[in-house]
Amino acid sequence: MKIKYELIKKDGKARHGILHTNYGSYETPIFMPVGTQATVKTLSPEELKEIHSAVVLANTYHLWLRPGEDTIMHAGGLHKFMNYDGPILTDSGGFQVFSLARNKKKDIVEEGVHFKSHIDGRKLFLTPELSIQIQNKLDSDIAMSFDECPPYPVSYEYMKQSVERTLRWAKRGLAVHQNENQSLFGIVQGGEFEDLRKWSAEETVKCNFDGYSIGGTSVGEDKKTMYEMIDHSIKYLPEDKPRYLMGVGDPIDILEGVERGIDMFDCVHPTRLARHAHAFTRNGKINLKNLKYKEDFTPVDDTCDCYCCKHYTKAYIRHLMVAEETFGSRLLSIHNLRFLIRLVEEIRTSIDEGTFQEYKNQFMETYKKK
RNA sequence: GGAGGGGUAGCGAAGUGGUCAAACGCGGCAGACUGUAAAUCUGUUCCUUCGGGUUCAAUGGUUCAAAUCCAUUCCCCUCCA
Repeated sequence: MKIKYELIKKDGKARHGILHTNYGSYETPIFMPVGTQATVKTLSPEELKEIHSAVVLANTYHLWLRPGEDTIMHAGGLHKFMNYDGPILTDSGGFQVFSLARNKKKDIVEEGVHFKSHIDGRKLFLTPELSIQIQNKLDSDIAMSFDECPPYPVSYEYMKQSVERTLRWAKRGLAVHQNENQSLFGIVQGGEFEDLRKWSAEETVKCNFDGYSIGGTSVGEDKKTMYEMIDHSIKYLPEDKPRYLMGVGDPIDILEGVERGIDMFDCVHPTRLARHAHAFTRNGKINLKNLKYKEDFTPVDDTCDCYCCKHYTKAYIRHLMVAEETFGSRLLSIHNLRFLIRLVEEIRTSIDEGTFQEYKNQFMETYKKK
């Protein structure tokens, strides 16, 4: 079946809803860990379950190159292949392809995008149709349209033709999309240009996708601009479909997103930070490699209920990170993901209670204190 | 006892008369990271009151100038006896 969004409570523009999927129903706002290569780096599916993670991302481009979509199809689909029985969302590969395309003018053509494999340098060509076909074979629950994610800033002229092409690509993807068990999301682009965001959103909505994402954010713009990009997009999106802010996963940005009506977030931030020895705490981000934690025998965040915080100290994790033991990365990945998942859990409660704004203000005050 | 090689910043290792406070790597200390080309990348790492001061095993010497040349001493390694 296709996913279904059920709105259960609003507080201002903030929404508490339920996402009904092939693999269970999950409350939104939701934070979705990223597992690019069919694994959330360093974590097992059991560990994901333990922190109440639900939807996980995988990446079309990476799995297309390795091991190949046919291999995953022969394995019985992504869920079976990676032993994950929760919902899986596949990103289209657009984000990767555009960072790999050397010459924007020459490599990005109407038909698709020319680029070179980051593994062996061979020439590849990805099209909207191919991206959708690969995602069909991967058998994810949610597929993403193949879009162009331009850097920041680009000229109005460039953004205009890019947005128009992204829309044509969305329609081409829709036309070849065949998997009845897979939902397909459209993506709103348009950079910081209000009229392009409006146009992109309205035209994308006309295609009647199963959900809508806001793309092209957190690509180097300042925070204020990013929030405006959301504002300029979201007001044209229908209430009865989920709204997904792609690639955003800073605690503050999640709060700002929810405040504007976003339901879904994904980000590499928590897991990458973890591998680089950083941890989210209620008092801001900390670097566990810092000397000051050498003999700090307290948990990373004493308000946290995760496995890492319940059993291990900063001093021990610092030791692991300094000694380059992978268990440190794993513990911090568990913690950082749980931190964001707990954040959205508390957000949902506050929406139910009509106190989202207070919750946000209070969280931000403590978080910024550091 | 004989022959040879070597001692350079916390460690390893370049440098063999001036452009050397001394490449590079590691280690140390910090910073960055937002649809994962990222368990990665960047900065910094003798002391300093930022004028300068003190370094290349030690001491003495040659020179306008020495980590670099000479003498002596101490230590390490290899081979032969």
